[in-house]
Amino acid sequence: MHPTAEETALWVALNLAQRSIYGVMDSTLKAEGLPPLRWYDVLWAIERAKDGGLRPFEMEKSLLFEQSNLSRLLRRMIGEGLLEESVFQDDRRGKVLRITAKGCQVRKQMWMIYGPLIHEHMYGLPTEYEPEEIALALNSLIRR
Amino acid sequence: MHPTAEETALWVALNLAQRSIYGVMDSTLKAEGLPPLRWYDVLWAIERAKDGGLRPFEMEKSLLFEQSNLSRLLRRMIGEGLLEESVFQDDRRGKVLRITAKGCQVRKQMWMIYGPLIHEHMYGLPTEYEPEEIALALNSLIRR
DNA sequence: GCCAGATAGATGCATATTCATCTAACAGCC
DNA sequence: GGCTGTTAGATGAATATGCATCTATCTGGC
Repeated sequence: MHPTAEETALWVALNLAQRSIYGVMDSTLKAEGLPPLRWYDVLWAIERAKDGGLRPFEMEKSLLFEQSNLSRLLRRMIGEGLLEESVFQDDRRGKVLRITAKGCQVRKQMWMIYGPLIHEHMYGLPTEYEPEEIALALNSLIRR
Repeated sequence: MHPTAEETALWVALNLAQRSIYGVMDSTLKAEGLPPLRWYDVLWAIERAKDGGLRPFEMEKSLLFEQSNLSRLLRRMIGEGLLEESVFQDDRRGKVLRITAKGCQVRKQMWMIYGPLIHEHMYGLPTEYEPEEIALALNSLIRR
């Protein structure tokens, strides 16, 4: 069944909003000499996992990474000294990732830029909408 | 100024929704042996422009393409016989793009898949929200 | 134990993307 | 006309991505 004009407009708006804002944020970070936005997702996911560490395949799902893509990104990040990996002893195919002190520091530096950018781009909704509601609405679209 | 939890949640939801839905759509098209989603944007923009044609730099802005990226994408699409280009006579640096019969046909084939996917993914909002409102809210975020 | 899947992650190769730079054409000024 | 700066688009080289395939390990059935 074909979409209504309103559904199509929503899809177009969703794409334009995400793409344009993401683009601005990513280039601002780059201009500050910091790593791309996607690195932040990884650092933050692993930092929140604390000492338990995090396994690549878990991140793959929650952050929507292509497997091979994540595999290589992690290698780069380990190479930069932001992460460290160890063998997961209960299943020796697996790896466990932990963030290093340098990784924490870089994440904080990124947040100094990234945080304000989120506020800047997310605050100006028309007064009749709460960010929370729009987030709920968007999340309701994720599932099928 | 740092973001509130709600602003951050909105930004995360915006990314997850766009990325996950886009991913599903793009791979469905591929599975049907059709070109990627981004080709649709180009075909549709040019088809709507009719005989007047469209210039690359105009598309660059409205569809948020990287200049070099669009340049090469257009070359591929011309190579596939979906578009044709001619020199823009009023400014001979420029090009004018027009869609071919084959291009129209491919766009229609893509729409047979793409249209229903938009409906499928955009219809199930909680009843208190209209797609139109959410689109307005998202569009209001685009500007800064 | 042994075999047939399944799963975690790595990798080769083709393709796409980015960045910086280049060329050609234009526009304004003297 | 000649010069300077700007803009449209192309391109080389480095990097990233996607896809298919590979290896190693695990799991379950027998």
